[in-house]
Amino acid sequence: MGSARVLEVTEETMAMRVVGALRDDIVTMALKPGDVISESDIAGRYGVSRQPVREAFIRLAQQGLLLIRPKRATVVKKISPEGVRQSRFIRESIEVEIIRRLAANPGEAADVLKRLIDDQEAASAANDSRRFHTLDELFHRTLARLAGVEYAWQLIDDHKMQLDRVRYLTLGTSSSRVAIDEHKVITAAVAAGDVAGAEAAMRAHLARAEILLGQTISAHPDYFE
Amino acid sequence: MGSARVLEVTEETMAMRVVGALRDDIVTMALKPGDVISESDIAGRYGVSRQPVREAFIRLAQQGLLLIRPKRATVVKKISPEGVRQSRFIRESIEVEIIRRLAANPGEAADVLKRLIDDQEAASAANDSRRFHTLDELFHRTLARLAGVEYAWQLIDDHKMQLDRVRYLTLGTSSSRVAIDEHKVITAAVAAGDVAGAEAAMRAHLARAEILLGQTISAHPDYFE
DNA sequence: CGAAGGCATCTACCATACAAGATGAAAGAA
DNA sequence: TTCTTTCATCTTGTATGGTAGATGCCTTCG
Repeated sequence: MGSARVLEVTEETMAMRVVGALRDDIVTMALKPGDVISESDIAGRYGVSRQPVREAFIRLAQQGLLLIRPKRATVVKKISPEGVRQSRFIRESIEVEIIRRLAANPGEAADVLKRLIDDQEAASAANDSRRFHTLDELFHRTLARLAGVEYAWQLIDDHKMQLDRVRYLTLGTSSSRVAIDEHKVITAAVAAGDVAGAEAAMRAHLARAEILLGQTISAHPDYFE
Repeated sequence: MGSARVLEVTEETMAMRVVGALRDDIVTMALKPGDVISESDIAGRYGVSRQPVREAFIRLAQQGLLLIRPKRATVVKKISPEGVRQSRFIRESIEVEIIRRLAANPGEAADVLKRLIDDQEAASAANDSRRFHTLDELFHRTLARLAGVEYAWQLIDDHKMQLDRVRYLTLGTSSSRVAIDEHKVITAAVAAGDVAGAEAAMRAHLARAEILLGQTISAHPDYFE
């Protein structure tokens, strides 16, 4: 085990490391929306030259986390309420389609999902919200895998960073109890092959988060456009 | 007119120009899947240094058109049948959701769409397949705009490049006549507020292209994984 | 006192040089 | 002949210097 290399492990480059570090800083709000950063600044902070930092900026800009203003500055993008809305639209579109296909052709899906829900129960009982968040994400990613469209989840994942920043601002308000119950409803509908029911349950599940955005904007107006 | 600048027109940088040129070359198969390119090579071809080319490579790699193998080479990514399948899944998911919302709340959508179809008829009558392709794309983008999720279309657009390469290989087989009729059915369902009908029509419209993939792979096995 | 222009000082952009891994052909040994 | 090893020559990755444009302070002039 350990670092056993099999087949073309494109070993991590410095630029990739910087990408990961910056993305974490942005999603966890260590770098706040509106913060101005510069290549030299970050380069000095990580002890590398400007070149890999620049490349990291390009990657993050393409992911919508940074805004490069040529010859002016590079800033952490403020959260766009409209962008959040449409990211949710994209996510809902894809996840609804996933759950429909899954319910139409359940196979052994329900068994796998039930096991995941057991883990969620455990994490919730232990008040381990960090772990619950991971398991919640795993649940949705597993849905995609079971439907044979794991790649589609990667897409959601990319755009979910926008949503994650909002989620981070509302941390602590996550009611894992409700989420687990909704996961159960979804799973039951899939097991029963109830396409319409599964779709409705998934929409309800995703809709629950909608409410918080307005409050979050009020609480942190500077972070939004 | 001309180059009248209004409000923060981030003027085109050299790297961006290279991105556009390379993307066109790839989508139009001037650069074929599997072709090996190098930073120096492209740099010389465009009369710039390696730096902007390198940045263009990074952007295109992130869009799934190039594969950068560190210290080895950079190649034009072969078309992944599985990737095509999932890109279609993503597109269908989003477009179906768009058409549902649109049918549920038609407004003046139908009028706008009918005008676009008239243009398509004209292009088809003139056998201008280039223009028809543009109008076909405009039709779908307009659906997104009318549903208030134009940003979601940009997402489809990014992933559509994979599909566009396949489409380019099957050029000439496009039966604009059928496509226009399908557009009419979709529009009619939207106008009537027939959600289920609009969804079915959209699925049928998108499904029509599915058939060609197998033949295309057989015709150009080298271009696919 | 107020406004306009100069100018130091930022920024990202681009070019160039060097470093280090990967590759393949050629040379040499079995 | 066949396998091994070396090495010239590719590649991308990183570092650094110079350039042009944007910004804001500060001087200067009305």
